[in-house]
Amino acid sequence: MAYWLFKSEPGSWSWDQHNAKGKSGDEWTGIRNYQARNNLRAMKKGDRGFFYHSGEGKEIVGIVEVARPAHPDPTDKTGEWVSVEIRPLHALPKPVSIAAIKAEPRLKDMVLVRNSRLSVQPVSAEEWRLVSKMGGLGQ
DNA sequence: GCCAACGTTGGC
DNA sequence: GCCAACGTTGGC
Repeated sequence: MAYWLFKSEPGSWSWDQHNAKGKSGDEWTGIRNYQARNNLRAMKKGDRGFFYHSGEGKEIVGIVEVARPAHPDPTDKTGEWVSVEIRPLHALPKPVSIAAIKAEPRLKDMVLVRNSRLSVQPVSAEEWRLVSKMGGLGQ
């Protein structure tokens, strides 16, 4: 299983809104960046992802699951871009802020630290484990 | 509000 | 194909 990180401005789309979708999940549309598209294409059903709030909050707030792999983005007329469907699994008991991530030397190579602008990021298994632990999820 | 980092655009 | 200019993102 692979791990990912989805970034969103809570002003445009927040974890609460996403969580309200429940098990039905939601289309993750509007990605118009090649690096992010490559990541979307690499996703498989059942992969897990962090849900990160940029701008306001600047913290990882929840866990999602890829419910449907990459397919043409319904909001794109050119057919060049793809979206995936993700569904919320649960919130983190303790949100993990970017400050906490930067303060952890073992997370210094996280894409979130290296390239915070990338909207869909890969997360290593080790990073996933550490951040989950910091977020209050026992393992 | 500032500014660094990054991606994209367009002239050559 | 190079690179300067520009717009956008996002942390601080």
